[in-house]
Amino acid sequence: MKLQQLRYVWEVTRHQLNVSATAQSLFTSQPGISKQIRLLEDELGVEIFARSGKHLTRVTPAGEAIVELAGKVLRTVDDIKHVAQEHSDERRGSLAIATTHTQARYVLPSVIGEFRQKYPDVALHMQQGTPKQIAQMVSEGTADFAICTESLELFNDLVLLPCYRWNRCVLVPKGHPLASGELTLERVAEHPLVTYVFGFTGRSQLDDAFKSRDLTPNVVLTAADSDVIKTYVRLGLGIGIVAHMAVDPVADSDLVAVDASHLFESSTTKIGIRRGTFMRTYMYDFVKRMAPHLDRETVERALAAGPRHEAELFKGIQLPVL
Amino acid sequence: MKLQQLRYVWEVTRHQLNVSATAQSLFTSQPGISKQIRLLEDELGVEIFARSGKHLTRVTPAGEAIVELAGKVLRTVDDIKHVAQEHSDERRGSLAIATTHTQARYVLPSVIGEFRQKYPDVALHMQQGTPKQIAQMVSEGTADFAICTESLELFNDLVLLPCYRWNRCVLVPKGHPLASGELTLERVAEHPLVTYVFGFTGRSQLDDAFKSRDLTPNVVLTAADSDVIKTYVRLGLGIGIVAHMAVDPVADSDLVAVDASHLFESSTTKIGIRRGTFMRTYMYDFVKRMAPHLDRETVERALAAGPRHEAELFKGIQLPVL
DNA sequence: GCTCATGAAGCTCCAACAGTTGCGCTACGT
DNA sequence: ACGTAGCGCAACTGTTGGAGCTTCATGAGC
Repeated sequence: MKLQQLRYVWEVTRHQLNVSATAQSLFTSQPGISKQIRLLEDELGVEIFARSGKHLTRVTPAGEAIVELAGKVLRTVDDIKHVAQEHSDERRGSLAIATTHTQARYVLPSVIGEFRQKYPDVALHMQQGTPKQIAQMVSEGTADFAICTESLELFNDLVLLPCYRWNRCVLVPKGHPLASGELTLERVAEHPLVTYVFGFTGRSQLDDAFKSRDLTPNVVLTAADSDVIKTYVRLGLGIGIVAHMAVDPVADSDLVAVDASHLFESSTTKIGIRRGTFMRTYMYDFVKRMAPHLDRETVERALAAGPRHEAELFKGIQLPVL
Repeated sequence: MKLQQLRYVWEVTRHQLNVSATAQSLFTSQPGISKQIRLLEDELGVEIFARSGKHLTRVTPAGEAIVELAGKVLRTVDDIKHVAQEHSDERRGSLAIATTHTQARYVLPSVIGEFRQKYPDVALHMQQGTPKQIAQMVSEGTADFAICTESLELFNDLVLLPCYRWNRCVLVPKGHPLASGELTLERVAEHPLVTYVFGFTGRSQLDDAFKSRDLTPNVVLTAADSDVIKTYVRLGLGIGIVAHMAVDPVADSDLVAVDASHLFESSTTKIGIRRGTFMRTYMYDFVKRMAPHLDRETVERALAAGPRHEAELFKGIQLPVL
């Protein structure tokens, strides 16, 4: 058994069983991969992939387990590399952050700014995606941190570190009736809404609030990012409901943001990290800059905790509210 | 990075940094190992071993972490092999049991007898050792099961499955004053004792009992195994205190066994398994034969639980008493 | 302080093998 | 029926892991 073989098996499954595509992405030839996979199957005495004729059609039950374990091996190998780099060059390395638009655009810039200053030799990679994609990336080892509000709970192998809570506000053009007077759910529900698509940036809390009052909001447009929402609010399509931190006092001075924290349950943004991975020093530092209460010791304890048990660590902690 | 390199690094540390000895045990040449380790160090950019001249003297701090992760990789690779074998040939494989004399001699024979009958193609390996050695073996992946009463708690990466409780009895020659009348700690303490060495077969419970009554027993001989203890009881060296299950009604009919369960706290024998390892079907079967309450589902839950959390699973369970 | 035993590293050679290229074959969509 | 995407096969090649021998460093014994 060779690491290369495990890598091939893992990558092929990640490329929908397309060997040629996998070969391209790994800068090697298709027969090489096929051969190695065959060799591995011969050595193990099990088919990892089921074939119909010359095509890989699906992963066998044995293959499922093997692929998963192969992933574990590859991630551990990555850990070894990280450990080595940590000891050879404390300040050099790379950090892959997977996050949503809202975080990338409104929250992370300041953190990343400071971080870059302190660690100029750490290569930063930022990937955007839906919360589910983000969580998947970290779970697979493609990214180090998943930073978002939703869906992280779905992945058992992620440790969730709560960073801060945030509330929503209603965004209206100047002179809009909602710009003054007391804001109630009922009044909000009277207007056409522009807000996040489901599965994004705490959308579920929003739906829950209306539902609990038996109101059906008139959502005319949903978007995955706050800037798009603002654009359509400006066009007069409806009123926007966005995260509080997504409102820029200067750039958005043509709009009025009305605090809606009393209408909707606050949401919590978390960092998701794969359980058991080795963390570089600068990674701890990054987390600490995101949320001061997440010091190295706390994070280490959370990473070492069993599935779901890290939640207990944060029971008593008062999160900052943005 | 190659699996071979990780294997070499791991094995060299397990051979007290003696490369030549490692080479012999792996049936390869010393330069080959040296070369591969060098290559790995070059690739990682870190020294794994500190050298003075041409001798490996110790493991560097970076090396410590790398060796540990290498071990993790190798164990996962073993898991892959196990998974493959499970799917290719359900009934063939191997099972390595590390245990103490008392278990091997008095408890396991019946279990292993049945097991062999059902799985004739599973190669059984039994290794004896002190509880600490036993636990270490399983922790390192040299053995699958650690079966004993003490020391297993010391290893965080072992899941402990309680099998049964057992009590002690006092073993005396026929006609000995203790053979009749009520048995009390005070009376026991009046006689010279022959029992287990410290760290073996629940020796600590024994000491605790005397201590709590402010008695100092006169231990004249300690042994790691019950048969040795019996031999010296027969010689008249003193009275024996042994595990109840270590008394054979037929073979030991020349001695009198007086139940001492009211004098000493009962002990619990456990199976220790490395957390997160893949278990073959026959392994679950073996565990179930050892302790009927440990069915597959329970064991799976325990294996998946976080460090120390598996204990909760067994809180309410009434263990059989031997 | 000299000698010898132990054990690691350097070097060269060879065999095994991973990967490449070119070609043929199969499955599937139109 | 035909074209294309995608896999397997075979011959070839460059690389490399390991064997064997030599050299060098260390430490114990006298």
